[in-house]
Amino acid sequence: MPELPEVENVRQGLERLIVGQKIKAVNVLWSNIIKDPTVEDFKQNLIGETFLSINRRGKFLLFETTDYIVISHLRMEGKYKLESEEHPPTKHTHVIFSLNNGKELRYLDVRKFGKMSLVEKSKAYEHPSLRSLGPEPNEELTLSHVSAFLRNRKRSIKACLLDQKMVAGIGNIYADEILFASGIHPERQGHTLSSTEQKKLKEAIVTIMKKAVEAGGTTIRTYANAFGDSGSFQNQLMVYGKEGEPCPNCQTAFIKTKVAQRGTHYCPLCQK
DNA sequence: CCAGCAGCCTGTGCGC
DNA sequence: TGCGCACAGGCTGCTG
Repeated sequence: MPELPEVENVRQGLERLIVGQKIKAVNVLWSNIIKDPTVEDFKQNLIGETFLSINRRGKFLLFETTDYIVISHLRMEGKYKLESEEHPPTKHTHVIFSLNNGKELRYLDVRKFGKMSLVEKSKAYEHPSLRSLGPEPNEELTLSHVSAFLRNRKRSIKACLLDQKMVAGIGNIYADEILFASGIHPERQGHTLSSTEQKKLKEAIVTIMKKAVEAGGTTIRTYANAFGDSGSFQNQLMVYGKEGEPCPNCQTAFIKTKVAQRGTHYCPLCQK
């Protein structure tokens, strides 16, 4: 589920559910989820800490506790659920934070791709995961940043959009939607965009990401009752997953190919 | 520095 | 029904 709009949706839910709760115990059932420090330090340092706020940077969730920040990335299929401690965890549950109120904040991840790091509060933004992230796709994103990034950039514009250094939070679905809205072919080399196209692209990034957040994100494969999996932006998708369907502008069938090693949907006529 | 690709994992859907 | 393969909303680390 996780591109920025989905992560933001999860963040809002978690904020309501766990802020103010104290951590009684931490259980790690799949240690590769914990990137740093060691699993033992991760657990020990968090016991006794209280969740103060839940923030987000790009696709990363930032759980602020009394002294630390848990940096959490859901990757492809990570999810958080708040469940009662009596409710037995499934085989896809990998990290469990037991809370004072008898509930457990559980991290589930079928593919086990997700990662968590624990850092001291003052050092959070120096962490390698966050250090080189580009601007958020809102007013922070300026045209001069976009054009500086694209300058001399030989890779495809699709690869550029997926690069979190250009803009933080765009993933495969929104990259395709943004390029369709901008009328730009996904295989165009970054440096070939005219200033008009750069402007169009920047506007599309900001509007589409904003709309997707407002819609609560996109739910594609419907995993049963996954926490925060309630978005409706899938109803507003124009190209993603629409291969073979007619483009609403020109009636040409949408094409699906592979660009930057990712499934890529576009209109061969409208996107130049 | 950049681009391409394997690796990390499991599940699903398709063709045979 | 079973098998093998391709594919899936992401990132990191290695190679040339």
